[in-house]
This record gives sequence, C-alpha cells and structure tokens, in this order.
Amino acid sequence: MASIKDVAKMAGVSVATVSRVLNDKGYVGQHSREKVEKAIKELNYKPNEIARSLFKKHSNTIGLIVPDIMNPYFPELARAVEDTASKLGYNVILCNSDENKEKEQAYLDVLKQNYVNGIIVSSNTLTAEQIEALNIPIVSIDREISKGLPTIVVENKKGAKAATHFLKSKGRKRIGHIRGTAGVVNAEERCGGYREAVAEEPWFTESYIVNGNYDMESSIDATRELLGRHPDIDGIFAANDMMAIGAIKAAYQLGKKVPEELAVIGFDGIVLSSVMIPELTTVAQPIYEMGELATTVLVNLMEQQPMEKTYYTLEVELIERRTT
Amino acid sequence: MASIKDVAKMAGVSVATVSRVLNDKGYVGQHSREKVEKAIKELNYKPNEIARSLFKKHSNTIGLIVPDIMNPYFPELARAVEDTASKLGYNVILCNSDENKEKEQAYLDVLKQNYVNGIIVSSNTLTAEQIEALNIPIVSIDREISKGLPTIVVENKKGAKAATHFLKSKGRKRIGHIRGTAGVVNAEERCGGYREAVAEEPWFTESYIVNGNYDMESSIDATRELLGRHPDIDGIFAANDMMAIGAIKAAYQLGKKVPEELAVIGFDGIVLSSVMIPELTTVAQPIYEMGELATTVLVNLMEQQPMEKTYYTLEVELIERRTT
DNA sequence: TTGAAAGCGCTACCAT
DNA sequence: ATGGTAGCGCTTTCAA
Repeated sequence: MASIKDVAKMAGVSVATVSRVLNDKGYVGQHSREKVEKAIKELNYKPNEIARSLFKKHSNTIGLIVPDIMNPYFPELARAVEDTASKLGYNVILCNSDENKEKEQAYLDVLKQNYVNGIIVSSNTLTAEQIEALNIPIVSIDREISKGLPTIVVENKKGAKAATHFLKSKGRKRIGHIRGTAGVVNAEERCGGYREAVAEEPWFTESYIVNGNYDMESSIDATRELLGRHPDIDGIFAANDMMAIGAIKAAYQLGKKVPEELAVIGFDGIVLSSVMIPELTTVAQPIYEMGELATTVLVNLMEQQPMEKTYYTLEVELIERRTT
Repeated sequence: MASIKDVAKMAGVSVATVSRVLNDKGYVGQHSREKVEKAIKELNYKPNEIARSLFKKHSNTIGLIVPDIMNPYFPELARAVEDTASKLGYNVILCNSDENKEKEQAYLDVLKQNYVNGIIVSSNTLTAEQIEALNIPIVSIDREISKGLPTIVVENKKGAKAATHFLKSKGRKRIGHIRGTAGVVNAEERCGGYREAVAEEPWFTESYIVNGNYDMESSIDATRELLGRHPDIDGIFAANDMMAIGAIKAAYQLGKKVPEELAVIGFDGIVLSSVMIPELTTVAQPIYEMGELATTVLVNLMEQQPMEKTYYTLEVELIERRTT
C-alpha cells in the first residue's frame, strides 16, 4: 500500500506538503497541489487511518453497546446509528453486552484502548462512576444513567397510560398489565402509567399486575397466571411487544379469541409487530429517530460543540392494528 | 492515560522491557517482571491498541458487511460473528451496504484504511476483482463470489426440494412457488429445488412460479397474482420466511384459511418464524453456526493457518410448525 | 537479561 | 509557499 512518502516522492515535494493538500490545511501552491493530486490518483493512495488516529488520539470510530443485537428492538437502532455515523465519517464497532457488568466493562476498556471518539450505550447496569472513570463522550439510550449525561428516552409513562386508556376506550372493563423486567427503569415507568390509568377503577387491585421478563416465554407463563387469577380480564397492556406476543400465544392456548375476548396492546413498535398475524396494536417508539439523534448528539459532544440540551424525551405513538 | 513510558519510569526499567512483559516475549528477569507488573497494576495501564496496530499493520478488528442489519436474517449472524470474534480477541465493525456497489466499495476502502485483519461479507454485487484488489482475507456468506474464496453456504436446492416434497407429503395437490429476487443465486437454487420436486407433476407449468423480492410486500402482491391465476393452489413454497409471511397475509386477505385451505412453508428459519401466529413451517438455516464458522475460518485465514477446506455447505433443517 | 534507538504513517510546529 | 523534523505509543532489532 502506498504511503504518504511514496506520494511525496512521486510528486517531488515533501510529506508535509502532501499532508497539507490531504487535509486542505495551510498554504499550498497551485502547482504543488496539482502534482500531489496527480500522484495520489496514480498511486490510488488512501491515507492510513491508524497512523492518523495515533497522532490525533482518536480513531473516527464510535462504539455501540447493546444488550443483544438479536433482541428485535436493536437492529433498527443499530442501523440508525450506523447510517448516521457513516454519513458523518465514523465507523461503528458493535458490542453485545448481555447486560453483563463484566462484559460491559471489558468492552468499555477495549473501546478506549482503540481510541474510539465516543460511545452509545443502552444498558441497565452501567454506573455513573464507570462512565466518569472512562472519560470518553457517551450518550445513553433508554435510561438516564446520571444527571448531565446526554440521554435519549421516550415518554414511557405517558405512552403506558395512553395504551391503558385506549383499551378502556375500546370498552374493555378489566385490564391487566404484564410488567417488564424487575428493576429496569422503563418497566417501572410503564407500570406507573398503567397504574395511573386504572387507579380510580373500583375493580383494580395489585393482583392485576404480573411480572414478565421482557421476553415471550416469561410472558406466556405470566399471562396464564394472570388469566387464571382473573378470568374476567378482557384487555392486557404488555410492557413490550415480545410480551404482548406471548400474551396472545397464551390466549390461544387457553382458547381465548384475540381481540374478541381479549384485547392486547404492546409497547415498542418493533418491526415484528406489524408483520405478525394478527398485527399487533402497540405504542411505538421512534426507534430509528432515537438512534439518529443519539448519534448526532454524540458527535456534537465529541466535537465539543455547544449543546443546548442534554436530555431528550421523544414522543411515542399509539398505532392501532388488529389485536384491540 | 498512562503510556508504556510511564510504566517504564515507575518500574525503573526501559520501555523495551515493559513491552517484553506485555507480550510475554523475550527474556525478562524475574525481578524486572515483578516491578513492571506492579507498575502496570498501579497505573491501571492498558496498552494503546492503535499504536500497536500501526506497528503490526493490522488492528485486531474484522469488518462485517451485510445488506441491512434490519433484515431479520442478519442480527443472528451479526451476533454469532461478534461473539466469536470477541472470544478470539477481535472487534467487529458493522457495515450496511444496501446491496449498493458504491457503498460496498467505500466500506471496503474504509476498512482497509483502518487496517482490519479481515472481512466477512454477505453480498450479491461484490466481484472477485474487487476482492483481489483489496488483498485482505475475506470470507463470503451465502454466495460463492469466486472459486477459492472461502465461502459458507447452505443446501439451498436440497432444502427447497425437501420443502416442496413435504408439502406433497401433506397431501397438497397444487403447489406454487414464490421465487426470491431475480439474479440472486440462492433464489435460483431454491427455485431449482422446487422445479425438481414438481417436474414430474402433470399439472406443473411455469405459471406456478411467481417472482418476489424477498420481502413481505412483494410477496403479498405475488401471492394474490398466483392465486388469481391458479385458484386451485393449496400449497405454497416461498423462497424465504418474509415472503412466506406475505403469502399468509395475502391468503387472509383473500379469505383463505392457513393451513386448512392453503399450506405455506418458508425458508431461512428467522426468529420471527417461530414467534408469529400461526407459527411458520420453514426450512431453517443454521444461521448462528454459519456466523461462527465464517468467523473461525476467517481468523484461520488471517493467522495464515493451513486450511483443509475452503467451501462449506451446511445442512438445513425442515421445522414443521403450524402453517402446513 | 537489558536498554537504546529505529521505525510504523501521519500531522503540525518551526524554520526558511 | 515549502521542507525538515519531532513525536503520537508501541515493537523489535542490535549491542552491550
């Protein structure tokens, strides 16, 4: 591979001059510039990004840490991040943390050793201390890790409340809730939204809430239990789409018709929700937009641009489909 | 961040000695080693991978180029690649090509400029020349780009044939096929498998094959057309799962019951197929395994280890579920 | 067993 | 306007 030296030699100038035309920085005479450009073309020269990174102390790369890219929420996010990063001249390194603290810290270290410019992270285990110790621009998606740290979240509570009210508006009389993973902030928030919506209902008791793990399997069990306790439930708000699907599966197993006997609404708006049959009514997050925003905010941060805002709460949208 | 110099200073030795203990290479006295290790711990020193890369001429990262991580086939592949790479000490840079030649070449260049050790690619547009010009270890998934280039594929034809025979074994009398994107090799192969299975059927004509684009929308239209032409069709083999889902949607639109009046079988075994309702019968590829294998083969190649094999054809597995 | 120093490819400072 | 060169942090010869 041709290096800057080869270009300089062929053009009959110094490497300094080549560097100047490469970066379009400093004075370069018209004549020299042309010679250099010609040599670059002839040698098909591409600057070595690693050498640049060593000098600049950053590598034009951003790290993306997600729990698991196979979780249907994240491909769209990853795509948005990669699209935006690529447009702005950055590569993205993909990391699957499995919500495991050790893995997460290991990735953080590796990313730092590789001089990433910044990191986008979706995590429920990361602490403010870890981030401060790292001393690299970070933006957090879906959870506020600490005050002041740039964060992109959605209206979890509001969306949950809307979902529950929607079920009521459809004439549902007894509405249960399948809560997300215990300890996860957005699960609490969504549960809070549900609670507000049903607080005044005479029938409501805590037993209308059952715990799931944000996956389909846990939700099938949870739904069976819930429906066992309260056979009169005719509407379920699940804290995410995968659990909504689980609820529908459980309903089929129990011989209940969806939506006739049981209406189900989810949360997230993953692609799956619009593809499955019957199509799922859900409170959709603007996932792509979140990834885009996270990336531009991160890049602003990396480039030390003044930030008007550091905490973004995006709107969710209730999409009515077939399960309600 | 502490550098090797700081460690050397603190330990009272030269940077050469520190480097030796870091890499466990060359002679280091017991006493020096201990001093160095102590200093490393105390400073929480982590070697700068970029500096290493500059010297070594590779960066311990591999590029993964896929058409679109949002396509449900790829998250599992990406996960497998990342898991395996991470285990072997490599990072992975994610690239979405959109099957666009220019984007693809741009990524190839960027990856090379970043000294990636190797690349895993799933592409229908990449040519043997591009790869040779690049001069970086590459393995191709899902398509043989050129003889000799390490390749991981599945038994497309065999699987397609099995799918069609399976429909017959279920008593289906008229079986249509929704073909994948024109010009894509695996689409041809799968179509070939279907053809072999129905060649002897007296009813068979080319009009039982209709073209889709490997996505749901195209398949809905294609299915409506197919069923319009041949209302007697009672079984459909779609060249991938998304198109199978499209076929099912079209059937619902037309008031046909699945599987009673129309059996549908897909291909790929994406997660979606087991989650949707009704669960989809499909010919599953061992996607995770393919990613794993691709990565280990690539790493062998990068490390110049002798390769027994360069072309791997993996078995597919017919999974019977609810749509047949 | 250890250290000095060259060099990986590039940028930016300082001269001229 | 241009060139020489130090230095980014590391590895690896070469000498001692």
